[in-house]
Amino acid sequence: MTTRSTSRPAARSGSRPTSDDGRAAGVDRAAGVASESALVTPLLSWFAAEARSLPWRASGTSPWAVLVSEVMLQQTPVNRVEPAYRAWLDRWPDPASLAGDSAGEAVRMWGKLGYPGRALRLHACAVAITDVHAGVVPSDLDALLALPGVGAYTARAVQAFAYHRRSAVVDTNIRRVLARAVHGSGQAGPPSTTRDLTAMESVLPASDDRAWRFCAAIMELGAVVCAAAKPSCDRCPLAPQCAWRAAGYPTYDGPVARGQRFAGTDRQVRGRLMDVLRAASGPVRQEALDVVWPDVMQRQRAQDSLVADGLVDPLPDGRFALPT
DNA sequence: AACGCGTGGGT
DNA sequence: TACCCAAGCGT
Repeated sequence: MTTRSTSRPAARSGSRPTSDDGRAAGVDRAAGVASESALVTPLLSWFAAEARSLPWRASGTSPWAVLVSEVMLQQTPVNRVEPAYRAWLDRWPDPASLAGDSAGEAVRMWGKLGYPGRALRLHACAVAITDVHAGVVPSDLDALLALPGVGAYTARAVQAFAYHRRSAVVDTNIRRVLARAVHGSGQAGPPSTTRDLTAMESVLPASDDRAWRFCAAIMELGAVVCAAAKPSCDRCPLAPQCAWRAAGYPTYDGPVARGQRFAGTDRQVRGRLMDVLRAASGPVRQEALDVVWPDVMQRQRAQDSLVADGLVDPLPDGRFALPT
């Protein structure tokens, strides 16, 4: 744990995060500098003691490995990502090695993580990083955002977790924790990148070191303590500061997001088609795809969309394969 | 802004 | 059973 670069005399105990005086965020009138949010120190202490030891958190994890983990974690649970992450990096330890293989191999290796388009984009990332960035994952925000499949969350996650830079990471966990602890609402409202970044920025510590750890810590809290359905407030390090708790845990009264169905959708059909292609060692015939879904029109629509997405290659001989 | 995009475990 | 959910992105 490094120290902050303020002029304030350091009052430290061991390697613990700086012990602040617990006042709410605001402006220190005497010094004229912004004070730190009261959430920070308890959260950093809790994270230092309680963080799960996930493979992408090991010291020495490369920026490329962090990027791989972040893309895999886009909408896929941690426990399913872990083995896939190890296998992927075992095979492609750097962008150049992945770029030297085919996109189809990336899709096959992706297996059943879901949303196979991510595999395609991660492969395209490897190509871009190899060709445009000399094999080095960029740390510049705009350069990261220009990479395929890298959006507002992933770009900042790479800055924070790969390069240990101060960056306002916002994911669904962080949105929920801020909604509760800061705004006293049971759940976050509809996502808005601008609003969400502003909210996170207002509690983000000033130094690179405390900032990136804070991002990791608040995300971890949302994942394991401040859970969406059943928060474990009895073991929450932010309970004393939590606005939601202080307000008596009011129930959410905002608009309810409409959950998306899955059974019977094109997505399900696409999943079955991709399953056939992943399992096959080479190109497959149309008949092998026909059997996955009885509705011919819907099956054809799903197949066409996979071709349009670049996930399936129609061959001149009429067969179909993963992309080259 | 709202929707399409996989998968499998939990309730 | 039929939902809900899990470190988003692209359009």
